[in-house]
Amino acid sequence: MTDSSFKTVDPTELAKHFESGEAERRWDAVWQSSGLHRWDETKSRAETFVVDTPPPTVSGSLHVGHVFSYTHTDVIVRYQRMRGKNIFYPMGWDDNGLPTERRVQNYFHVRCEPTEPYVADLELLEASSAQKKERPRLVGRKNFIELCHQLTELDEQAYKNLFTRLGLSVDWRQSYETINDRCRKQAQLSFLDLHSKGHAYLSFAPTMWDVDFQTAVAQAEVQDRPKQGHFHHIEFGVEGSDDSFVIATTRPELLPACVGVTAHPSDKRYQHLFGKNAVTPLFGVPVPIFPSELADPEKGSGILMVCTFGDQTDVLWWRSQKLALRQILGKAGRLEPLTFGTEAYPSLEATAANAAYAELVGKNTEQARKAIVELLRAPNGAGKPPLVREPEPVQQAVKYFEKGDRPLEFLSTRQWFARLVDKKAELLAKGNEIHWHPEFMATRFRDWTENLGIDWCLSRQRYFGVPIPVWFALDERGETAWEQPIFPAADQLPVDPMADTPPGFAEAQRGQPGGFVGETDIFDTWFTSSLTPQIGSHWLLDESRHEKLFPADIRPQSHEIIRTWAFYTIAKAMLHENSVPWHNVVISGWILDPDRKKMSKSQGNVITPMHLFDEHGVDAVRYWAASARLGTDTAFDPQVFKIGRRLTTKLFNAAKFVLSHAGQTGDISHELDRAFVQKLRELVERTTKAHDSFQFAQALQDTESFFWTHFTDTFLELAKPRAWQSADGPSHTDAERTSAIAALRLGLSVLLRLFAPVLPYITEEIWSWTFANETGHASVHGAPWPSGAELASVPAPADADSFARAVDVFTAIN
RNA sequence: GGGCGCAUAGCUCAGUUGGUAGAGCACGGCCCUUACAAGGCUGGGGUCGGCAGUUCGAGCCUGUCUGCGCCCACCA
Repeated sequence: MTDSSFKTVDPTELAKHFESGEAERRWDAVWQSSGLHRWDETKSRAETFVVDTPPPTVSGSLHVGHVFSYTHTDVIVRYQRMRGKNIFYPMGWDDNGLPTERRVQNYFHVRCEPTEPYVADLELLEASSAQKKERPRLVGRKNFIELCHQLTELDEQAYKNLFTRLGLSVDWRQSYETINDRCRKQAQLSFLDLHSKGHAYLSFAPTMWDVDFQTAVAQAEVQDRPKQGHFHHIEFGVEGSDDSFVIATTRPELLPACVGVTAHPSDKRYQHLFGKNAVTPLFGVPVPIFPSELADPEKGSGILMVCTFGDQTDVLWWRSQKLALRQILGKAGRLEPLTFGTEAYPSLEATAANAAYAELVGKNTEQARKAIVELLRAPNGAGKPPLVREPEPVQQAVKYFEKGDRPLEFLSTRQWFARLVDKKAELLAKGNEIHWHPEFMATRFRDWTENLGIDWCLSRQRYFGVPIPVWFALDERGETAWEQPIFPAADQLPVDPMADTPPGFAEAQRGQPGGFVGETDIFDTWFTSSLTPQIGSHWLLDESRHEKLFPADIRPQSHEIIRTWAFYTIAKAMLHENSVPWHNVVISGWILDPDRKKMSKSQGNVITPMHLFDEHGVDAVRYWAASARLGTDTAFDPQVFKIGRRLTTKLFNAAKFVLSHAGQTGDISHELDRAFVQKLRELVERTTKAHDSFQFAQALQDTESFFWTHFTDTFLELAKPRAWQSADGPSHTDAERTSAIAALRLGLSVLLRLFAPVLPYITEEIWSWTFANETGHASVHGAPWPSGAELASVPAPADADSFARAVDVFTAIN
């Protein structure tokens, strides 16, 4: 290092304290205009670090949990940028889901109805409460999407402001909304690709159905909830004999839907019944009795009725035994009208059966259950009630749609599926190619994939979302030819089959014999979300860009959506290109409130972050977030903000001190200074290693501890007398002085850069005082990450322990 | 019913390949020492959830139990 004069800062010119709010706004503006965060599309994939940013749901406001996890990503990104990587860090807005749909409905008091024609200049304002008493206005899908854009634009701006203030080094030019034309086009292209490869198929089959939302749901959206149910012991007859037996069921209202009876093949109590027909009470319907390994002799009475459909096992039995289909529940979850004594509903006593059913028809399952229990209490022909004893309480786990309030039903409906169950081994192999952080999170993916039982149901009977791009031909009688889907050309996308005309047809042929009908269903929102890496890379739209951005380097996300978002994204990348979507998954934990409950909007315990920024400063809040290891749930603790705040203050003061002394610097020749640099080099090596494995919390802790213990509390005090050369102190040579000043500056420069990913504002502020000019790197965030090589130019100390020894002496004196 | 994770000072958490328990906050004491009182120095405080095992030696490895959290499971 050659002698040179450095610009210095006069401490009297600096503010007494670091004004974080003012500095944050100032640097935000600088960063945006400088283009520091921009992806350079001319650079190769190898030079680039690609982030598959989670697009937040746009439906109100962000909370402190977002701040937490998005900070993690930004810390990783800022480190990679300093390592010289070309960063691709986009932001998406997820405005394609149920939350947005609900919000638009309420705000404008509208409902989406795909059959409604498009109104070119529809203008709607926020609905008044008076309007809300009227029926909602029906608007077409295209209008609904426009309203969605209109409403979410405000939210998106607010989100962007918050994320900018948080210091996320996002390239805002790479923003997208999941409902925009390009994303809808890509989702539809994805479907066409899946279909052409044989992965997507149409099926008329029992599917999990939510009776309130009136849509099919996928396995991944289903959760079990404990529920207090009752075992109802009901006596069945046996056709052609006086024999009888008692089944136990929690769903007596499905008795009219009974299509069979089963017990375990080795169950001696019931073996004599196999092959005979049971006769249902009340309805007198003969149904086959068959053995099944799936029946548990220990459960209930060991023999049970099979209904279409009480649960997933019923579906299995119905398929394997080729039983009749008696689907008494309608899509709204109410018992449909039907007549006993017909081919579909045979009965030995049709009159009585119809009389009993008249008590149930039109009721929902809860109501029907009560009603049928009353019917079952009445004595039958033999003078005793079919309900042999009072219902017994039983704890059961019942399947619910995760957003639903009533149990799911299995209904046979027409749905689109993606074939996944036959690809478990390949999916597991892809999961193993990906590095999960923390590693144990891979288990979640493996368990889910291994236990996958149903293909991915892609279709939803909702109105708002990305339409499935299919039409069907109508034959001469006007019947839909389901086996003849008509697909749009790729350049026609995005299409809405309810509004757009298929190739080779005229709009006038819609619904006409010999014409066509449009698919009414839309995609599962995960169908679009599972394409975020491809949305970022413009897959199928710009192949050279795709090659530079796919697969991504990291997918940041939370653990509860491994089975959905991570799983589907892995599945899509595999089905489309036999690739992994990214090389690393980084899982942030949850923020827990002081009661250690997960902070979430639905719990109503969220804390909005903006006032935290004002109160503690953004760097302090980021410090709190970055202190948590990946995958670890973290308590919301304002105490930690204070510690972060103190760190920024200390940095400010220490820097003011180091940089405020004018003078020459020279070679770092003094033994103590060399010993300090040696310690610094070890720190750099450790923190670099930590960051390379996404252990930013460890790097931060290490740096922070070094900063307080070795830098401010000791080295700075030890170097001070030499650097200062006060009039009444001991005299030092120039070499001793310049060595001290050089070492102090080097230490500050290195520590600033080590802190920069976590504390972008204070480090940038200090960097700008002199280092920006000195180094030619205008921003600390564009400066190179400190390396061993950089510090190796300073010779090692003669005695490896001299720093520790000096510290001992220093401490003893004080 | 299965799987995963967590359990260390009053609080929030570190603890890398097994080698005499750590930090910050809080608490007590002493300092307004010329970067910093939004500081500095210093002190007290822990059978590392229980039990058993491997080992010369266990917070760390093995087994088991308890508590909490999460994920999953064919709901009769």
